[in-house]
Amino acid sequence: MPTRSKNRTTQIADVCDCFEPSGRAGELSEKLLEVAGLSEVFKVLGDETRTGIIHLLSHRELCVCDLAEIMGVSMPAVSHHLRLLKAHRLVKYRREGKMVYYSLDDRHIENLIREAQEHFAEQR
Amino acid sequence: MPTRSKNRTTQIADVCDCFEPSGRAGELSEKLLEVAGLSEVFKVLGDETRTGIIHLLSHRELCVCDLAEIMGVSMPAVSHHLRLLKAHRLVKYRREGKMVYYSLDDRHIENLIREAQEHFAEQR
DNA sequence: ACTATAATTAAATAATTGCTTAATCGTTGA
DNA sequence: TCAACGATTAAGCAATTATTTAATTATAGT
Repeated sequence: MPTRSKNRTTQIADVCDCFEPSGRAGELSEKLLEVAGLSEVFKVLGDETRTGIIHLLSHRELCVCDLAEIMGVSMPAVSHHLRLLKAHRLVKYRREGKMVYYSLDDRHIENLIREAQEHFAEQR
Repeated sequence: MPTRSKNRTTQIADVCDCFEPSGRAGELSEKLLEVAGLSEVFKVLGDETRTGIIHLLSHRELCVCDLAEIMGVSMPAVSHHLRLLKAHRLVKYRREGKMVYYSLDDRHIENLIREAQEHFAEQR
């Protein structure tokens, strides 16, 4: 997991006059806690290969080498992506002999992708 | 916009025996076209600062300097993020005097975030 | 016209991220 | 037990991305 550090070596720029920390804008700071860590999920999905893997697995389970072949990337590369997806509980696996079959582990993700697709389609 | 190139300098690794390009796995390749380019939306949301901005703007419109202050990053940094969000039609802006006020431009995004939040909450 | 402030843009740097090759692990079948 | 194959892990490299500082644009007020 990457470090959360923002590398804040310098001070934040001096700000405009319209901000009042104790006013309504100040309250908004607290709202940020609600989405803290949320971008992680999006970061995981923000890769063509991983989105592709998820989409493929929404149709049926597949072994690593099939995913590599279909996606057109090397097996270690797919394995890396799967490790990340696994760490975020997006996929699960099942070993059968030499092969390892992966499948979706989260129903929400399909909705998430459908929702994003709507936005994407509308944007063109 | 970054280049789509995957920098495929070498050949894809030799694959396992279980893949049949004309079989059912072969059909899956075509499904990939359905989600091509979709990860772009996720990539945009896959950043803590941008997710925060979107979340804040879902409550009310804010000017750049307020966003900078609340998010705790410099104004140019916020401006960069807003430019990206604007390019993807996620936010719109309105100038009032010296200030520029930003607000959400897409209803889908709120659903998207709520959906992702459900997944994230469930994961803990 | 000049100054101050908000915002944007540009250029450089620092940090992440994804891919490749090589090595290792786990299972199967001879 | 050894060889073969699928999968994973590790290390190094290349490319992308976010942030910073500095310069520029735009607007308001004097």
